[in-house]
Amino acid sequence: MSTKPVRVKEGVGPSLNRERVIAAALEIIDTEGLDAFSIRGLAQNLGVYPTAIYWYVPSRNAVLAGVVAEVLNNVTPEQDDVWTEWLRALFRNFRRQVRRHPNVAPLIGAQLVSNSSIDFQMIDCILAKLEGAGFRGESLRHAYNTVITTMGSFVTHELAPRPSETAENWQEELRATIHSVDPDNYPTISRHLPHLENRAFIVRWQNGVDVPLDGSFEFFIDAVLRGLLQVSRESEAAEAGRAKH
Amino acid sequence: MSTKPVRVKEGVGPSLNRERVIAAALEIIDTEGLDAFSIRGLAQNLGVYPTAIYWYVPSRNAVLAGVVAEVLNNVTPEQDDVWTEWLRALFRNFRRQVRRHPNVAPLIGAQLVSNSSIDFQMIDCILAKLEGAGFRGESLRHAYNTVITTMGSFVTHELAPRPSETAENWQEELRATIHSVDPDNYPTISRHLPHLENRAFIVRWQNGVDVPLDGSFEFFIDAVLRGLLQVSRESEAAEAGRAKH
DNA sequence: TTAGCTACTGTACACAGTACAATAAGGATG
DNA sequence: CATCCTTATTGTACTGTGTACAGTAGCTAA
Repeated sequence: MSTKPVRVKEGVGPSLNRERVIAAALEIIDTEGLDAFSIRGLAQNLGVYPTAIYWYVPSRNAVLAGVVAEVLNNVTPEQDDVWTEWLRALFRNFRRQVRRHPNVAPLIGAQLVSNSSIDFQMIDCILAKLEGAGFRGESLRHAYNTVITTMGSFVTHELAPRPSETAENWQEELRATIHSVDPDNYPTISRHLPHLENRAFIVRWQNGVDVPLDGSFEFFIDAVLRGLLQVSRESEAAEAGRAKH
Repeated sequence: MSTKPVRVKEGVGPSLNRERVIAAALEIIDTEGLDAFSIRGLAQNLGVYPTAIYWYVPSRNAVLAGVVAEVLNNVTPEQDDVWTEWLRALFRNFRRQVRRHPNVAPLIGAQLVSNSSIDFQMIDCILAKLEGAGFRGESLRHAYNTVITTMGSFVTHELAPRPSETAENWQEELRATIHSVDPDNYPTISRHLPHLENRAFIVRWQNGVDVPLDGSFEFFIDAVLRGLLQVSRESEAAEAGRAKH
């Protein structure tokens, strides 16, 4: 580098900050893909030496964790609905946010233990709703874990990345493999193949960016919510039964 | 390297093959973790130059895809149960297999589009069971996608990795963060914290290797299966209703 | 004036994936 | 029995990566 970008900005303060770093990282991931992300490339986009990044963020992983947190804010619904509908809105919000940044999807499953900036607001709301639905003690914990899993799972699968960047011939290969299913060995698949191909997990050659699975998503969260509702009603009935005696 | 291991084995054939490569990769990932996996380390474990790997497997990603396929074989239940119980067995088998190799968990979500060795056997069985349950057309596709998501989701979250290798101080930090929740801002969390801490997603500092979430897993798959059963019964009732007129 | 802090620049290192060339061994073919 | 082809590997080399560490310019406060 011949130019010396020392204190480039108009003298007011630092040219970098954590926000700008995370934002630039997200932009790279959005436009060039997750595999294309690197500290060096990020630094170049920011007009800065690579190691300057480390002044604000301790490691590459921390940058990615920050990106995930950025993508997943504002998913908690505000309206005070029935608990099932509130959860449905939560699931939809989560999916909407991830679909805006599909390339971060692979990170989400990996970060759900470790996210350092925990959204306590969201957790508290979920728990409050579930408590209002009648879940107590162990059941509350199980229901909560069910909600978190449901929230994160579908869209992670839906947007799971195609394996390579030079994916053109690979897509064609996979498509050929799927179409060459033997009707004798796999009668059910081949019978339903026209309705399934490229719109069902595993049996597809594009991901949710090209082929959104809206219908299946709604079906999935509806199934979970029906299950939760049924369990909650049964435990209420059992409660009422005990109260009678 | 001073020794020349040319054609080391007793003259019968090649010293390497795809199976041995994948098996060695899985062993490294099991014992040293996913981050510690590299082509070079793999080659060293096999007593071979790194580029020899590429004779059998085209890329690093292909090795990982092979590992995932290896872990996920034999999950299709054999007994001919009621469809809901068959699916329950499927979900349990899948989780059991992944729990045997917890370090591959992060790969599973990412590979579920792209797995080149598709298990058509499993897919055919799932579709047959769902068809037997009365799902047809779009509903069949939605139910299938629901099953695949359910199968892969919980255990992926349960075994999501702690962020760093030197995780000792990090665990303590996260634990402290969780315990310092403000009861005024987040009353529901702090009220239930004793029942939740380290056993609920996000609000934990260890993952499913140290703290299995068996109960929540069973609750989750039960909720999904209840939902599916309810939907299937409703569509059957609608069918019967139409038949009457 | 100067000491110290902030926010970088600049260097360096170990390690990664993998393209590519060389080569040794065995089998097939003349 | 010499030659060539294929297989399976060794060996080299290149580019790119995360990040430790040392240096330094400018600002702030004493």
